[in-house]
Amino acid sequence: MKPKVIAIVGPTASGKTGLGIEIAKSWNGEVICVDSRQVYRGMDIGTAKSEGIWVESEFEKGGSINQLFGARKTFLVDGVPHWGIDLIDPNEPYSAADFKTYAIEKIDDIVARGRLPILVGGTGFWLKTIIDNLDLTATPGDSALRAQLETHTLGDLFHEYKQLDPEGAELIDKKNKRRVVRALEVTKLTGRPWSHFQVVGEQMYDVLQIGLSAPREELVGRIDTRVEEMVARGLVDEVRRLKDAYGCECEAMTGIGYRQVCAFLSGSTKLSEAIEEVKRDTRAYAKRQMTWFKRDPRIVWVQPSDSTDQIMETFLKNNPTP
RNA sequence: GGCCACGUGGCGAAGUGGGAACGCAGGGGUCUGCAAAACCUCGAUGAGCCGGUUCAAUCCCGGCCGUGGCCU
Repeated sequence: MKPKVIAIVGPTASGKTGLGIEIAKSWNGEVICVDSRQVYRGMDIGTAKSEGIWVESEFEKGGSINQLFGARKTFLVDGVPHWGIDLIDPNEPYSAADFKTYAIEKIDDIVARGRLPILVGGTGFWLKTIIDNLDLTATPGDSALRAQLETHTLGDLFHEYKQLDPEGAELIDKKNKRRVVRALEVTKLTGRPWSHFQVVGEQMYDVLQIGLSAPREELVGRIDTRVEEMVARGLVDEVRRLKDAYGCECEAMTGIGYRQVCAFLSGSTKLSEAIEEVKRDTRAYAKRQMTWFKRDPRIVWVQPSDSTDQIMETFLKNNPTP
């Protein structure tokens, strides 16, 4: 029997974090944040990371499993353990595959301790690697090869790729250079066409997905409020600190909030404009997230105004064996 | 009151006598190692209003309305 796992998904600012904590409390759970930006240390305000405290892990003394994964500390938010946060520094590379490995270990660890893993996050692709057990670990990236490929034009790259993997050439987003480069990279590195890797693995967990959405107007209001709060809590100082330490060029700094404030700090925009841009880009991001989640029929949708009890009721109705 | 300029999709903004660039916002979408990323796609049958010239006007002419500026 597969372990039960709950996943709370939805657009940014829909209230996933709060719901995750509530469910964790009543269901003896622990939260794993599935968020491609909260993995960075020092990026707290701009990623809307929950406020909590690091404590010596209460699990350490008992389980060797924690020593194995180096989990010496636990991040507690309102008493609920949170994982998936502060995994790397902003200048370190990290991928969906890295996170999948981490998350699986973490889920198994939580299950082994008899608790319920609750995946909370808006990074749909990362969630998908876990829920659908995508096999991308077999083909690590090769930055040198990638850099070399990127010097060619999209047209040339696609042409070459089509020769090597005609099947994949039909599937791929042929106008997206990043995708074509990766497909070519996989194909060249493994000697196996990229298209052959496009399979959904066997499900590892019995995942119950709760989608949290809100009417557009409401979501826009929540986003605006949240951005204002970030500024009030010191977003500019946070970005300044990161800029001094890592510059504005690294991947981590391309995130919403960071890139716009970087522009302000380097003098190319006014703060008020930067803030408006953060709001605007967050709206666009939320829309993309909805596009992603909408097409997964397994998600049970609820509203932020629904009570946890109502949500769990909906939930149990759809999943008779919690 | 007189003179001048302008009046193009939600906003900004080009251009042309032959049937309206582009940017932003907005909508829709893609997604198997950068995913808060990257990428694709859709919006004015209509150019303040009314006449006129012309085979043909958003673009030329006149009037009106509106906006801004200048002048007395």
